[in-house]
Amino acid sequence: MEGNESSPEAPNDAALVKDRSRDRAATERRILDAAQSILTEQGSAGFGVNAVARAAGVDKQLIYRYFGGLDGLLVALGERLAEWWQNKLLADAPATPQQSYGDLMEILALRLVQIMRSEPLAQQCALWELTDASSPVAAITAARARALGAWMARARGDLRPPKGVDAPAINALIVSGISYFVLAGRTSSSVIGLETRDEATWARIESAVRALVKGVYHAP
Amino acid sequence: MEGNESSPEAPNDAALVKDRSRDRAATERRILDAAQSILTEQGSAGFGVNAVARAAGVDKQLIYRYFGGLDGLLVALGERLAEWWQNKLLADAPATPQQSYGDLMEILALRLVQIMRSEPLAQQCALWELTDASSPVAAITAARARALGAWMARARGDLRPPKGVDAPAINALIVSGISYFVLAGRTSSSVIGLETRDEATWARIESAVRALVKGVYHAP
DNA sequence: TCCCCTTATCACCGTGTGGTGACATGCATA
DNA sequence: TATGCATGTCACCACACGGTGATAAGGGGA
Repeated sequence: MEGNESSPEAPNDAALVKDRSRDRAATERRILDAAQSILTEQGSAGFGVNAVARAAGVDKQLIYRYFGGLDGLLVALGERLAEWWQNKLLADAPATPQQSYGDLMEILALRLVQIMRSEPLAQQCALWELTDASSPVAAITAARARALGAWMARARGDLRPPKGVDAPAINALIVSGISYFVLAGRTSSSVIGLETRDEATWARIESAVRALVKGVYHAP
Repeated sequence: MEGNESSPEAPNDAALVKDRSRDRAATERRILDAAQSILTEQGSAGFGVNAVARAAGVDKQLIYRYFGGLDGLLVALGERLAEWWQNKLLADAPATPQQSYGDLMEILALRLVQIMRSEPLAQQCALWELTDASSPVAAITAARARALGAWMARARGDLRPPKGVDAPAINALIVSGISYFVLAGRTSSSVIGLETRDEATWARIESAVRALVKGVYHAP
């Protein structure tokens, strides 16, 4: 899987390669990389000290020394993921300011569909929010929520939803709907009667998102 | 937790109580009960041969003998859960036929909110759909999907959605949104900025569901 | 009565896990 | 050069898991 070692030394003699790099910062980075990679590829199940250490090519003792165990590693990973979300969301600027709140929400919702579909890490974060309530994980989901909120707030500018419309609740439901549908599509090929493998289904979903947003925000 | 034993024998002498009841059907029922109970209370994590056997007060060997291992147990549990969904959904008759497709979907959606909120087992089934792709679990989620579809179909009668509206996709998104929000509320007290512990939030969610349904189905 | 089949229990194996203590080794400083 | 500390490595523990083979105990039919 990993294949290339960090340095091209020839360990033919075996048992002679030790103290790999003696660079704590680099080692911590390797551990975090491995943790993120495992989370991305295998999800929260299979996430453990042994697995991370193995993937990082590092003794698990270092995880305890440098992060204070799994919980500490999760906290550190949380900060890293918060940053990741920032880059994913804020960087993706809404650019052209929209005409109305409804137009904007339509664009953001469709953008969210794209992100959720294309980013396994985003999917895993959403899943974690549902499955795990432990505080380190909670910190991660909180970071995600903050990034998401900042993204929407920044895009919104001074646009305001129509009077009498509970935008936060409605947006929460729309975001939830997109998240669930994407997540369900990962495992089952058929979700509530729709074929998630079929690209046409996703076109229908995008249209449905548009219809929902238009329906609530472009009310007569 | 369970408290009452199946028979009120007094095991004061210990090590003398053996061959508890010698009733295969009852034992199988106890195992299935325990499996369902564990699933309900602890979720798919912690679901294993040892845990089920322990909860059932039965040797795990019997799980292998009677169900052929965990997979077989899951299959049997799937049939039981399918039946459970039938009772939950079909029994809850929509009773009074509705005026329009939109009215009906509004009622069904709100009903789904109630069911999802009040039934831990329903929550776990939805979660399983997201986390596990193994075939026995897939069978369970398929059973759920079938029950849900039958429920909607039966309630629908001969009502039809307005022309030009992709009802399946829209309904899938709404069901997804409700599911995700309820699931997220189980673990985090704050979901996308809404306080799930606060009953007022749920009133807002119900209003939002109504607004969404009305928006798409009661188009001008 | 004896026998056999079903039901239930126990003891055990290999493996993986989270977690810890003791040891080796390199680098910088005194 | 010699000491101390940070970094990396190894061996080990207790435990829980999934899974299996052998063995006891009741019950019904001959």
